[in-house]
Formats: sequence, structure tokens, C-alpha cells
Amino acid sequence: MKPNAKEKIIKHAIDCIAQNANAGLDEIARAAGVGRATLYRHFKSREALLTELKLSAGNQLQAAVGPVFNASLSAREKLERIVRLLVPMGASLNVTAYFCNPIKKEQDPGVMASYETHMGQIRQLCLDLKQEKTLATDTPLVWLVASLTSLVFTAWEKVESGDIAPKQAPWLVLGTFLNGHGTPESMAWFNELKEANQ
Amino acid sequence: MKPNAKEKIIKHAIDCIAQNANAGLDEIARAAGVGRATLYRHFKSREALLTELKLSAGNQLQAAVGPVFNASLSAREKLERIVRLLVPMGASLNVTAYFCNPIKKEQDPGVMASYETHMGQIRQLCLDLKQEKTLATDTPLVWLVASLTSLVFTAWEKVESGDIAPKQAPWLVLGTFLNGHGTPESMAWFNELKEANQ
DNA sequence: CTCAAATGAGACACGAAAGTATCTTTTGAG
DNA sequence: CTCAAAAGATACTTTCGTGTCTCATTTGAG
Repeated sequence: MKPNAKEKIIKHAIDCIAQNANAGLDEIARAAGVGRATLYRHFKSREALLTELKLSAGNQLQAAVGPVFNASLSAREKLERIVRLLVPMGASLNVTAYFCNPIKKEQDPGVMASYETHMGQIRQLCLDLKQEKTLATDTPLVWLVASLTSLVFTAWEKVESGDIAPKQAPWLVLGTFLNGHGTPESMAWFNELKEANQ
Repeated sequence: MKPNAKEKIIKHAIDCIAQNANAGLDEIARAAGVGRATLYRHFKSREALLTELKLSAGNQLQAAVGPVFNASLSAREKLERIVRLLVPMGASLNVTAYFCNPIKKEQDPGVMASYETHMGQIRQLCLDLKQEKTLATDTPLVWLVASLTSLVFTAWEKVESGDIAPKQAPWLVLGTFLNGHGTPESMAWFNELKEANQ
């Protein structure tokens, strides 16, 4: 028996579920290269599989991001590292940030905790970035977190689809998040417009 | 009989499906305020309902965005108007940009065409913005389109969840897309970093 | 090589949602 | 008011994915 058959199944299941949230058990089994019956030998039910899958995704994120977050670096350095770590982990990020979303009904407490931990870290990072004056202080925190998460996830999608080079993706995310796409002239134009309309 | 019962059903079904892609027919029927049997009087099957729903969502986007796109305005003015129009139409945007995505299996040709039309317009807008020097010319077009769509969709989500004020949302999207969240110092820092690593 | 444990394959029961049919009630044009 | 068309309600069949079970095959430790 391989080192850990269960882990292997979960690994492939995360990719499968990230692509199609409603994948059937046969689809998951096929993706993992095992028989459908084997899934039931490792997991009590579909629900149990999904729960372990979410926990695993959360742990993967935590394992990658946690050390960076706890390191003694400036917030902007943390941001750069975290984005570079997160983009290739889009499947896990997707599972955590979307399927573990509290809006969805009846989540396992452990899954909820994992979700809160991850989102809390991102939120804290954005707070630190504000504190450090790396980010504009007048932007709502919730929008900082949401736009960052969304950009990372989108970049991962485009890498998966082959539209963007894996090495380029983190820079696109950071560039958009910090600088946007505008030129100095367009920025001036926008700031005027915003003043006038708010 | 009301002006168009079918249209009314589709309208509510779009909101329902945008919130939960796997809503059952009873759920959709309840959302539309009709009986489940009535759905089958208007639509041959669930699949047929979904197809008409996608076409309707595409038409709504087209009706809103088309005139702006064809108006004689500068590209940056078009961008501003389109974002302001699109954010409140998140449900239709969601249905079009996600459920009509060619990655999904077997789409109706009409749905595919509608999707291509919409995405083509956004793509053209980004091209014009580059041409006009409103946007950086060295950013991949596919990332411009993807990040813009993703930011609009995320803003809609946050408006729906009550985290962001409806009137503020378009400005957050435009601000992030054009300026990003960074301060002048952080932008300088990032540009150096990017130079060094690429 | 041998045997026990794990896997793959497939048959089966069950339940939920799709799809069908029929009957009653509502609605609106004349 | 009247009646025909449309909608609501509800019971039924079909389909499909989950969950259970069995048995033949594979695999790996001794």
C-alpha cells in the first residue's frame, strides 16, 4: 500500500471539486484513479469526503501561508510572498474561499474554523498594509480582502486555462492590486471624476 | 394573463440560479412565485429553462452595455459607464460569464454566441483603452479582461451580501482597476521588485 | 511463494429531483 | 355572467447519484 492512499485521493479530489463543485462520486473516483467503492472504504459518505477535503485544503493554505505570516517581514514583503505562494494553490484557495464560505449551509465547525483562520490572516495582512501605508487607508477593508482574493483566484484560473504564464501570474496580481492598470493621465482623470461624483 | 409570464419566471430564475447554480425546480418555482408544473408549461425541461435563462441574461447585458459601447465616447468614458451599469447586473453577469463559459460542457450554440458577443465587447473595450493610453500597454489583454470581469463580479457579491454600499461599489472597481490600492511609495517599491525578479 | 489486506468491478436498494399526467381553481375577454 | 385558457396542486413514473454489499483480483509483507 502506498504511503497514504487517503491523502492521494483527497489531493485529486480537491482539483476535481475545484473545477466542478457538483462532481459525482464516480467522477471524483475517476479523477483520483480509484474505484468508487474505494472512496467509501476511506470516507463514510460523500459529506465526510467533502469535509476532509475542505480541511485538507485549509491545512495546505495554512502550511504555505502561515510561516510567511509569522515571519518578521514588512507587510508588503509578506504580501508579495503570499501572492506568489497562493496563485499556484488556486484549487485549495477555491475550495477554502468559496465552498467553506459561511453563506453555504451547515458547515462542519472545523471547516468553519479553518476558513476563518485563513480569511482572518488575509484580513490582518491588509490591515498591516494599511498601517504600513502600503495601501490607501480610505479603502474599505472588506474590499481590499475581496479584491485580493478574487484577483489571486482569477490569476489561477487563467494559468490553468493556459492563457497566462505561471511565472507571470503573481506579478499581474500584485501589479493590479497595488498599481492598477491605469496610466498617470487616466488616474488623474479618474480621481477628478470620483471627486465630482461622490 | 400578465404581459409575459415567461419573462417574469426567467427574471426571478436568473437571480435564483446566480445565487445557487444547483437550485432545484421547486426552488426556482417558489422564487418565481409559480407552481412547479407551470415551469413545464413554459419550458420543455430544466435544460431548456437554463438555456433560455442564459440567453435572457446575455440579452440583458447586451441591452445595457451595447448602446454605451456604440456611443461616440472615449474609451475611458465607456469604461466608467459600463462598470456602473454592470455592477448592479451581477446576477446576469454571473450567469453569462460563468455558466456560459465554454469550459462547461455542451453549451447551446446561441448561448455560446451570446457569451462571445459580451466577452468580445469587453475585450474590444480593453483594446481601445490600451489604444487610448488609458491602460498600460504592456499588460496582457486577457488579464485586463479577466481582472475587470472578476472585480465587477466581486463587487456585486459584496453589494449583495451587504458589505459594500451599492453606490460605492462601481468606484471601488474603477479605482482598483485603474489605480490599484497602493500608495506612491509602495508602487515604487513594487516596480523595483518586479524589475529585479523578471 | 503464500496469504491476508486492500482494491476494482459490479449488482442492488434507496431517496431526491426530474419529468408526466390529471384534476381543480383562477382569470380575463366577450 | 360565461366559458375557455392558463395556473395551481398533487399524485405518479423515471432517472440518477448515493450508499451498501459481494466477490474476484491485485498487492505487498513475511
